[in-house]
Formats: sequence, structure tokens, C-alpha cells
Amino acid sequence: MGIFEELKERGLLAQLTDEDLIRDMINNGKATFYIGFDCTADSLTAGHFMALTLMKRLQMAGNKPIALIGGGTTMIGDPSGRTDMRKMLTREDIDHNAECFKKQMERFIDFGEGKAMMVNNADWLLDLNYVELLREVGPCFSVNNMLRAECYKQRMEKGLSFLEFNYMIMQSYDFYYMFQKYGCNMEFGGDDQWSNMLGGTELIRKKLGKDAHAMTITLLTDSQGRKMGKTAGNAVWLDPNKTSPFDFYQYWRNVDDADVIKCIKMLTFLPMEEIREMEKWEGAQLNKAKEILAYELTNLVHGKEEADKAQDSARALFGSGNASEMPTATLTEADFMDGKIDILQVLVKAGLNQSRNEARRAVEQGGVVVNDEKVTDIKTSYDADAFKGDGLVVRRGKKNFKKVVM
RNA sequence: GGAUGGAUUCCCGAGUGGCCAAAGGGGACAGACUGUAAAUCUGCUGCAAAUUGCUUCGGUGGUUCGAAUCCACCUCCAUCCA
Repeated sequence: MGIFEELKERGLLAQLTDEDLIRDMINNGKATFYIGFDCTADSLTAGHFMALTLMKRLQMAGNKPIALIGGGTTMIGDPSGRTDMRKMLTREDIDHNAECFKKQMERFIDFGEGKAMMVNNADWLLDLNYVELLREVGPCFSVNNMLRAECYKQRMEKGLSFLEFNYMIMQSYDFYYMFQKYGCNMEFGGDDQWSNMLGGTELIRKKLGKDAHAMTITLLTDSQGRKMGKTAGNAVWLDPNKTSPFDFYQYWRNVDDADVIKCIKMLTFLPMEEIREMEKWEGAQLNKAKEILAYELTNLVHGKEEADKAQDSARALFGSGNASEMPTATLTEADFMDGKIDILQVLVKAGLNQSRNEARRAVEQGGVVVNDEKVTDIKTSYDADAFKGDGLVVRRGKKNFKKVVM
């Protein structure tokens, strides 16, 4: 089975420009492909993770990946899949974000000599001359066609600025540029990128008379059709300082029954034979699959040690036994008033609640447990001594734990 | 440039002088039931020194005992005309 067949079985492939050609290319390691990453934040997210695994899979099959950091395109902002305009980022922010991306990718993809490349489109986009660019690529784009593209259609109602409208042209130019400079003959991207990607292949065909290919990855959505990799509107980050390995583990441990197998297929490197077995599981047995999914992904992103710790903690907290490892919050002298701190303050300081009002509600509704004892009085307070040594295990709701120490 | 409509809390959206921290829905959160799942039911959803006080309805000023609501100017957005 070639890599193409494997990708297909894992459900990763969405749209392709030419199935037979692409199969031949990637199965025989003839592809030099790129995936673009817009650096809108200072860490990659679980959403980018699938693209990273895809790069890795293709790299293992002998193809050469180019990770394109969108230092230039981020200046424009991609309107695809958005109902409103993105916040404009400054050049400094973008450069900083690009640096962060780079570090995170390096631990995942082998950027050794000739194996993979990382480039930043700021290097060629920022110095473009407007009139020259218009004359060079402008005639190759039909506004009529662009407006028909799905990514712009959605925005016709809410409004689309000229700035964003140009995003497709910038992305197409990237492909055109790298095709010539690096022999990049294929572009990968999320399914929402399809129209932008076709813009690139068209441009190459019109300008150079050559064929380039594009292929999209199925977006990872849950059974309700929502994009995965977000909790309450917040992204699940790959940076351990933004999303702790424990929380990362828990995110995947908590996916819907309906989504586990799909996630295992698309995101892990477990062999398909094993996955086919798991597909037969049902009911409570799926909990086992969720554990595997969470462990595998935490292992890939944070390493074996962190994955073990996360798994042990989770098992201890939700089963029985002592949780030696769990997210910890540290109090300081300043948090105490006359040597005491009340439960609401503890919840807020531990980051379990945003405000004292929220904490108050949690207590009143019976959702707060300290060292296995339910707290019913919002006036409950603790001495500093209580946090010395092992500290207190504070729980808000069923799944939020913090060990609070001094 | 002109005409019209609009901006309300996390999102959608009601409210057109006091009864408004602001209906209703969604989401989020908590409880029950479960398998750390889904569905369902219940509660809850600005902040705080908490039977009270403070801040919030695009922005700034004004009218009024009292403004999300009325007036002026400004900003942004949509639709139609150029």
C-alpha cells in the first residue's frame, strides 16, 4: 500500500486536481509540496497539527515538504471561512509569531539538509512592486471567477475589503514563486483553501504553461460539523505554556464517541491494521480508544514523559489512586488576608474561575470539591498552613483540577 | 460623493424615557443521569467589600429629577444610486 492509499484510507484527502497523477507523484516520492501557515498567533494549534502530521507522513514516503510561514500573507489576512475581517497584525507581531512557529515545527519535521525546507513568504511578497505585480499576474485572474469562489461568496453579505480580496492573489503568487524557485510542484492545505490553491495552479499554467497540483485535507470537524481543536472558542495550543500537556491530553480524552476513530485515523501514526480493530469497538469500550488517542497525540506533541504523566494523572483523578502529577497553582503571601484565604479567592487564583462571582456560583451549585470534600459555604476559608507540603486538591466541576500549593 | 438602514452583554436578537444588569434563543458553566461520551432534565450566565454598591447597550458631548431609548457631532458597517 502506498502513501496515497494510506492517506485515503485515513480519510485525509478531500479534493485533488488530478488523482492519478498525484498518486503517482507521492507514492514515488516525486513531490515537492508546500503547506502554508498563517502566523496569526504565537503558537501552532491542534488545528495545524493535522497539517504537520501530513507533512511528516509524506516526508516519510520520500517526498520533500516545504513549510511556508506566512509572514507576508498574514499581513493581508485570509478571508476564507471567516465571516468578519481579521484583526490587523503588526509586522513585529507577525515576525515574532513566525519565529515561534518555526521552533514548534522543528521538533516535528526533519529539516535536515535536502529533507525539508522552511521559507517565509515575507521574503518575496513584501518587496513586490504594485504596478509590476499587477502587470505580471493581474491579467491571469478573472474577477468574475474569483467572486464565484466559495471563500468570497460567504463574505458577499457581510462585506469583503479589497485587502482581503487580494489574499488569493498573494497565495497564488507564493505557489508560482516557489514552483520556479524550489521546484515546488504541489500544494496542500485545508479544504477551505481549495479556491486559493486553484488560483495558484491556474497562475502557473497560464504564466508558465506547466502543470502544478493541489490537494486538500479534510477539515477535522466533530460529529456536529464544528471545527475541532477548540474549547469554548479558545484554541488548543501546541505550546505547553498555553495549553498544558494535561489539558491537551484531556481535550482528546473527551472527544465524542462518534469522533474518536476518525481522530485516531487522521491524527495518529498507528498502523491501519490496529485502527481497523478499534473500529469494531463500541459503547464504553470506546473509552479505551479515547485513552489511546489522547496518549498518542500527547506523546507526539509533548513527548513520552509528558504523555505518561498526563495519563497517570488523568487515571488517578477520574479513577482511584493518588494523582502525583496534575496542573499546579502556587499561592503567594500576598494572596492571604490576615493569614487566611477564602474559597472564592482560591478558585480564582488557581485559575479555575475567572471571577469571584463565577467562583461563587460554582460553590453555590455544588460544583466545588477540596480534597474530596464538597464545599458548600462560600465563606469557607483556609489557613496558609493548609497549602504547605502537598497542598490542597481543588476541583471545580467534574473535570477541572488544580493542586494548590504555597 | 448622494439616499436609506444599522451598531445592544460571548454570539444571534428584543427593548424606542423610569418597572433595565437589560426579554427570548444559542453557546459556556454547574447539578442529576452516565462511560471523563452523546441525548435529556434542572439551575446558572457583567463586576465587587454583596438584602447593597459600581460599570455596561459603537464614540464624544448635550437635554432631563432620570437615557440603551431623545438631540448634536463623530466613527464603523450594509443596501441602492454614482
